[in-house]
Amino acid sequence: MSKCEQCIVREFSSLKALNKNELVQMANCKTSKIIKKGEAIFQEGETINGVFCVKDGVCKMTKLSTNGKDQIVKLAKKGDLLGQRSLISEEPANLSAIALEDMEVCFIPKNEIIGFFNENNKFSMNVMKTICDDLKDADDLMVNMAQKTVKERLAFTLLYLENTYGVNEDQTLKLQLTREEISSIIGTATESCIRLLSEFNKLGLIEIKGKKISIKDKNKLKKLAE
Amino acid sequence: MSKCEQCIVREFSSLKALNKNELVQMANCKTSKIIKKGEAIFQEGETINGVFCVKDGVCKMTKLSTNGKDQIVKLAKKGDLLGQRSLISEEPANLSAIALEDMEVCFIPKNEIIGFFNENNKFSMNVMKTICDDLKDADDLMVNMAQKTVKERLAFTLLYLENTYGVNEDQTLKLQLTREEISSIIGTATESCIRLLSEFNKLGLIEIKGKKISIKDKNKLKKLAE
DNA sequence: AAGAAAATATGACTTTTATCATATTAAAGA
DNA sequence: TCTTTAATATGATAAAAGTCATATTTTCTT
Repeated sequence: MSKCEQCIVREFSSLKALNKNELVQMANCKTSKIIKKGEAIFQEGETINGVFCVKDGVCKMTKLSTNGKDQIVKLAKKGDLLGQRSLISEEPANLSAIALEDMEVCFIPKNEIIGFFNENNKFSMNVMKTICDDLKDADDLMVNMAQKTVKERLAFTLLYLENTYGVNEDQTLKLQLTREEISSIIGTATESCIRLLSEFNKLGLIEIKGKKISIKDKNKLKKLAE
Repeated sequence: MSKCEQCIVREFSSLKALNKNELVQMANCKTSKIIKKGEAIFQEGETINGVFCVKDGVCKMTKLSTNGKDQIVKLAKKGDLLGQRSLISEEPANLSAIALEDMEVCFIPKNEIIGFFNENNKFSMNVMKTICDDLKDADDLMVNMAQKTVKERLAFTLLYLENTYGVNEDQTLKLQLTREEISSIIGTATESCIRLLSEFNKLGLIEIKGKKISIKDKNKLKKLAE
């Protein structure tokens, strides 16, 4: 059993507010889990009874629409806690969490978290702040979905992916998504997304080498994203 | 100065967790305000330094998109607290709050609310829960925006308006919105919204008497909303 | 390495939605 | 009440985006 006290990832999350005792206590009841690419950490509708802390890897948080298509609502990475909302609302998960890469996550049971809530004001304030951030992001994305064109949303998303997950040595986006996944972020048909990527490629805004995408003209892309 | 203790509206909000002492204390520092239809309670980008409690009337929470159009992100009514997210995140308002009817709101200063946060666990838990509800709503709406057609969103919105704000004796929706406002909820051009309303009218799903709209066939509308 | 399966790409076409123009109706101010 | 302004309505057209079909390429499996 690895010690939470020595876990660096914790420092990136709300859990950084916990003191030594609390960390030792947490280490005793948390479980560590390896999730392979494509596997679910949890599914929409499941009762999760705890919180997952992402130690490594990236996952997508998706919701199935009535039209049968999945929408990616958010991407989560190292340091993010998953399932906080469900825990506080005492409701089943509203979103599914699916690994986009091999992942390492820790599960902390509900009771444990609730305990920290009551005893550690700093911690509950941290959680509240991240949920508030999520709410702001969700509101902003909603406006984008409602008011922007697919082209604008694609440009925006490419810039977001570069900013958030960085690039490899060859300048290609570190987080490799399939065209279908990109479509699922911007809310469009896969073919439309592919077509626009080709267009961006021809315009010299990006470069496509198979699945790898690199941003060639950030400024023009920013203008396109408005 | 009216007493918060006797305010029934408080009972509909997170503030119901406050005890007698806290209510008396709040009454002493809160201010009451009348907001006329069309006026702003606050604007996107403003630092609000407190929370507004809606005593009466309905307002829209909007965000200006880069295309110059306002998107209605949420409607707020009696009992809702506005500005909670900004207060917790210590950020300017992300949304504007504009009265759709004449309103009565109370303003409770930041320090006061922060005090309750630290002293009254039930209250902060209530606030957290409403923010979590908002987050769930926002995520769900985002998926609707991304995946549903304008027609589906319009049907959905009409049903939502009936469910949430009820109907008059003549069965017309109590909350009277302009076509532009409805468009701003579903994220479409006003003309498209008007056209679809006409279509729904011709199909006998709704009845339009000038600005007044009544739902005639809820089941068919539900099917359209999927 | 070969074959199968999945992902990407592109053409042809349809549907949806936006835009612009212009009536018509309703609401508000003088 | 009249006039002016704003809101609603509808046609014509263009642009955006979706769908279906079908290559082509990449990836995975054995």
